[in-house]
Amino acid sequence: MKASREQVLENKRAILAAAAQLFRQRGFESVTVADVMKSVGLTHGGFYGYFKSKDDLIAQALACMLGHDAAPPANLAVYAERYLSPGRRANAVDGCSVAALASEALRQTSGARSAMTAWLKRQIDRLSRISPGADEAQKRRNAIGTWASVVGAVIMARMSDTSALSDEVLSETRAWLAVQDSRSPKLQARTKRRRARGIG
Amino acid sequence: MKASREQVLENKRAILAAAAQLFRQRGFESVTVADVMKSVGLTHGGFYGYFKSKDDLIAQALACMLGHDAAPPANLAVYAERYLSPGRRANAVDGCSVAALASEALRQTSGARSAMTAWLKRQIDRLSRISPGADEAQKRRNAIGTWASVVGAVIMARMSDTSALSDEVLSETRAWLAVQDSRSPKLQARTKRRRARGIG
DNA sequence: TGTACATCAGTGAACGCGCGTTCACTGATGTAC
DNA sequence: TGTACATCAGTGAACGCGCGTTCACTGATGTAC
Repeated sequence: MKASREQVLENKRAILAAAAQLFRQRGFESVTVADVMKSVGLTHGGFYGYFKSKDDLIAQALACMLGHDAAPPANLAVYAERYLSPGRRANAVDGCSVAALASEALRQTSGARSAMTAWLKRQIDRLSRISPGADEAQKRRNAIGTWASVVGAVIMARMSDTSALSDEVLSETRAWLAVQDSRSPKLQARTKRRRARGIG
Repeated sequence: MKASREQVLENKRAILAAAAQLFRQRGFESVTVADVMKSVGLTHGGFYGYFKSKDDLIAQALACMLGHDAAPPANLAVYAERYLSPGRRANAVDGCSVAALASEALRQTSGARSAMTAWLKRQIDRLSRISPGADEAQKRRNAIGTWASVVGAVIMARMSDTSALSDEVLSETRAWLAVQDSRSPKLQARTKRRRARGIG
């Protein structure tokens, strides 16, 4: 019955990984503690040796998911394209945790919320670094705008039960971003001036 | 105990409205049938005179929410600005149902899913009509891309528990869209050609 | 290295609670004369 | 218009079920000699 010390570490890792996957597939509420434990070959009673409560598991699994986000490539446009590929929509398993859990995560305990806020900050900073733009502010703006489109597009693509509509949302957003991306810094500066004069 | 025929119609309307509001605030699963009935001054037992089941209520409430979306103004940019105003983030009560329920709604019964798909189709068509662009395809692309950004930005703004970050996401996305919006059709056409040649 | 013992990871029955749903009942509404 | 009756919207107790959580117990692991 007792497991070795390495087994314990491996079990905790496995439980978090299984929970992350199940949560992405089915949401926080409809996945039970027993479901998670069963999927790693244990019984529900042992759960409380690893976590204080289900809420604790949710917070840790969420932090784990958001932490394991793949490092972005050197180019913001490439990153966006990767997220908008049709394959990504199909399975919530590997997909972006935010798109799969966004609205539900907002209603979790503060541990879960602060994990999301921290991740959002990190994500914006990271994307700003690989974003095009004349100065820091413009890079950051591009990062935020592009990331917002990507997240929104993935969510809308998942909403539809018609795959044709899903694919259209993804590919059109991809094309739309490509146009946006190709806009020259000169035009951006001109727009900035126009907006400052209250025209935009 | 018995209610008049007008009262019955009014009750059904009130139940749907109350359910819509509660669902947006707290999600589908954590709102109980008793909660909904109590909020219109009735008891839970009477619920099944109005709806076949809780799932039935969810599907009807969702359809009701998505149907009551305000008519868009004549200009896509104005519509986007309205959605990205800081006031909208604060309260999920009046906010966009999609942003509040997106990920949860995906896991509901097929009735709920098809209501969302139908709405998404309608929304894209409506926005295409007020979207800038040289031809139909370009208008549609602008509509999809802009709408994706708006939805993504609202969701991210709600994610953060720091209001400074929320406001930044909203206002930067707004500014980013304004730049995008001012891009000339000429540039868009050039980009289209470049992409066709496989450069983009 | 081998043996005796303490530890504690994991088990599975049990508990309490909340929720969706049902149902016998009540009394106001609507109807027929 | 009044009166007697049928209807049925709404009530609230009760049921069944599933889930989070607890706990006495088990037996493999780790330790001390």
